[in-house]
Amino acid sequence: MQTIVRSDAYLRQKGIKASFQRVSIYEYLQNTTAHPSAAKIFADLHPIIPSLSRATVYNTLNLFVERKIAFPVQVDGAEARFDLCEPHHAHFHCVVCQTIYDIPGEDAGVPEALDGFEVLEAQLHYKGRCPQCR
Amino acid sequence: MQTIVRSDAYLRQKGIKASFQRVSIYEYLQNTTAHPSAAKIFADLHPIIPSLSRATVYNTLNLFVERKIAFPVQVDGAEARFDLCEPHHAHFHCVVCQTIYDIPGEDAGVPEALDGFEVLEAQLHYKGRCPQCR
DNA sequence: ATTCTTGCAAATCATTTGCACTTTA
DNA sequence: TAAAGTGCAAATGATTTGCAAGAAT
Repeated sequence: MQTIVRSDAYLRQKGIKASFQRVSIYEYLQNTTAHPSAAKIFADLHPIIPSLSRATVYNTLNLFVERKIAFPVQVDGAEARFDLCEPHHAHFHCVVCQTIYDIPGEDAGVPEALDGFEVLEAQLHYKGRCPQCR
Repeated sequence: MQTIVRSDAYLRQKGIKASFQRVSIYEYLQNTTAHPSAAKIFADLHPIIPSLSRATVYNTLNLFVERKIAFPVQVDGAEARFDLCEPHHAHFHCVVCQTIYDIPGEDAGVPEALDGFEVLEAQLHYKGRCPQCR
């Protein structure tokens, strides 16, 4: 299957051994816009890969974050939710339905020199109610 | 003591009963720029108020957040850290020393209409290395 | 007196870890 | 086959909860 081969190659190119579990998690992230939590990823993938363990989901996500393949979106005191790294965009978190939207127009626009500070990342995070929940 | 009276009145005006614990935590937050975690607040206040319990620190912080007196700053997968609500400003999180700086110039600039979305809050969060840690 | 707050200990939830087993390159 | 990844279960850490006792109005 082409997709598998491609994800496979992509991970390998990032210096990551492309296990079935890792490829599955990577493709799961590719095919959703829901910014799923580790628990959600596990819940959805476990029926398909019955041997999958929570620890592997966490290990894999941590690895992806470390290698800049994915990054965590922190919402309040809740569990981390994950997004593939893509061109800078802001996030909108609906406090009613808990959906996290990508806001592609708004750019967190990384570093204007903050005089003395070395800026590695910038995140712009909105919170409010989405069109469905107003 | 004047300060006590003032914090007292401020909390009451926000509809909060001004217990000794709450006033202490409020003033602790007023007198620091360190964006302390609940654990840090407890560690620093416990020697002064030996009866203070962790639960009260958490209860109080949650109450402050609910009443918009304080808000949590989420850093990676770590514990929440707290800041008094003040005119919008960005945060800079040093990944080396874990200090969180207020960046008053940079404004998360709340809501330009996001077409259909009702924006209640906007946060701008930088990550990198601070002048001491570069 | 009634109502709200506190403190303690136990509970919960997300995440991590240790270790024996399995898979990948 | 060597090196790295996986799964399980137990451990950890942050935060919450239930409840009895204490303080404020």
